[in-house]
Amino acid sequence: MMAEDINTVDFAKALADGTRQKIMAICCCQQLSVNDIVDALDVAQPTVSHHLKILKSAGLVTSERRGKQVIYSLNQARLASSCCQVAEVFAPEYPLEIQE
Amino acid sequence: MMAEDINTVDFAKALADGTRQKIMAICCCQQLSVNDIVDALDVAQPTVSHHLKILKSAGLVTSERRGKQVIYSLNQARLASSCCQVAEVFAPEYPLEIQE
DNA sequence: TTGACAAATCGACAATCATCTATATAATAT
DNA sequence: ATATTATATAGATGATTGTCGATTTGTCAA
Repeated sequence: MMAEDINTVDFAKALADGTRQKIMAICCCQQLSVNDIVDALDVAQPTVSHHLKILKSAGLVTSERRGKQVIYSLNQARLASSCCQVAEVFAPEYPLEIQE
Repeated sequence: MMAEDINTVDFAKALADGTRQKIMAICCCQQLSVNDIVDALDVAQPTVSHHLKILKSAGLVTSERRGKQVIYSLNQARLASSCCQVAEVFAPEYPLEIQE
């Protein structure tokens, strides 16, 4: 099971915003609609959609339409493997791996 | 040996630039002066100094003056532990650890 | 088909940021 | 002291980006 390679710049850019990290944090262990996320944060709905698009392009969230809603969830596996890859590239003397 | 906590937004922002990642890549396993880095990249010296300052603020590089030169090197340990911490926060189901 | 709700897109605006040139500071050698 | 080399800082500029309000698109129920 080989995780596909990511672009480390794109990954870091996707991560490099406070609002996006808040979105990732609340999507972490639950599936949420866009409105759920809007309610949880203090930003407008188009802003949330904008950030979700960036996170999705980076492969960090997945989405699924359920009726009128679109449900987002964080791709933890992708996130973990991306972190590993960053460490692999920039900290080869400290290789990371997923803890069993 | 507990690594100090980082701010994951600052960490990601420091990482979120192609030039900075190039700098990190070449500083990875060698100590380089600012001029060495300038020669290796295609950017002006003040630009390199600017990026080094950002990397240093994030704790990702260390510096040491040696005569006229200032020698930079990548803080691999910090980088690896920061990657772990990001995974810890956003991918708790896939905890990372440094591979012995 | 019409209305209501959910989410995405558009366009504008302000803020952030990467880059440059010019200049200042620091260290050394003559 | 002065010149030279190395790096940092200052200030300007253009590009990117986060945010918003307005609108469009998509889905379902009446």
